[in-house]
Amino acid sequence: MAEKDDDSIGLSLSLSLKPPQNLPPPFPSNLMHSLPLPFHNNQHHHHKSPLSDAFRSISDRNAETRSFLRGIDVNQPAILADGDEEVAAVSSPNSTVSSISGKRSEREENEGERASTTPDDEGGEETRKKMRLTKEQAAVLEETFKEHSSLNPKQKVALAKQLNLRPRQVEVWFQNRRARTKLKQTELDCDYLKSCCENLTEENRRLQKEVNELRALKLSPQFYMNMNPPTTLTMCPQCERVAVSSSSSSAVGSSELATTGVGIARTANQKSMSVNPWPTIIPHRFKTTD
DNA sequence: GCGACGCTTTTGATTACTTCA
DNA sequence: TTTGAAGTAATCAAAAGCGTC
Repeated sequence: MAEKDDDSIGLSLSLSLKPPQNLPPPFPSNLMHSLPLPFHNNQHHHHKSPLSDAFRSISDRNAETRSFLRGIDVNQPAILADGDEEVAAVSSPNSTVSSISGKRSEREENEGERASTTPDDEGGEETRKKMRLTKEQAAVLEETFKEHSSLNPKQKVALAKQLNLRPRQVEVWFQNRRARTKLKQTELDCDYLKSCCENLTEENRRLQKEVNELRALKLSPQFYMNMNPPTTLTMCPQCERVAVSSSSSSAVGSSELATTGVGIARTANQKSMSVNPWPTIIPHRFKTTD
């Protein structure tokens, strides 16, 4: 039953092996991908793929971390049978036993701790005391999470063994981490969209104002005073685009603007929202001479 | 300075439900 | 269609952090 990962599943806790390839862009970039980096290289759940027959690589840093961890008394010294899943009754160094609620132990009994054989433990402490992971444990988990946001059973067991935790604890930690990462990303996305919305609202307000001014100007008699006859400023009543049909583009000041009618309807990928689409048209035409 | 106290935040754990092979 | 193993979402509650007295 207990599959022995004799090649000692080198938990690749190092980030140094592969230089991070797709560094997350500074900002929500992931509105499209929607999840942060770790999720990207995440193959679909159900890790049946042998791809991840445990993390392969052991880097210097990993070794370092490992020896480091060996030195630490991470929780109580759990004696782990090599192949068979451990599950020493784990408790944090500070807090007492992490006990388990009745239902939980029941469940573990039933499912046999999934990967584990010995549901062990805790001897039936009623009060559910929560253990907190040590900094070192948390650090290793974080490192691992950066590489793989979820673990296959082998990895889970190996990591648990390494950290002197129960596989279930590792599993739970990863679940929580995924959930909270996602939540955080959602918040970021939300903020980003909010600011986009504000910008667009502001832009819209400004453009509306400009349209109104143009309308007013168009009706004003002054408007026609210095106008070259061939030049006409027309506005489509439906789309409200302004177009100038003129032989002399200088009359408007921005021929490109006029002939393409890009004044109001601009493309979405235009760089800056705050670019004034009417750079010269009004000041140029209505320069007073007195 | 320091300890008690209350409130808030963080985080390990549980439960219910969904998805997929 | 059923089943079991994986996942997520929501929630609880212990531990830690922090400000105040």
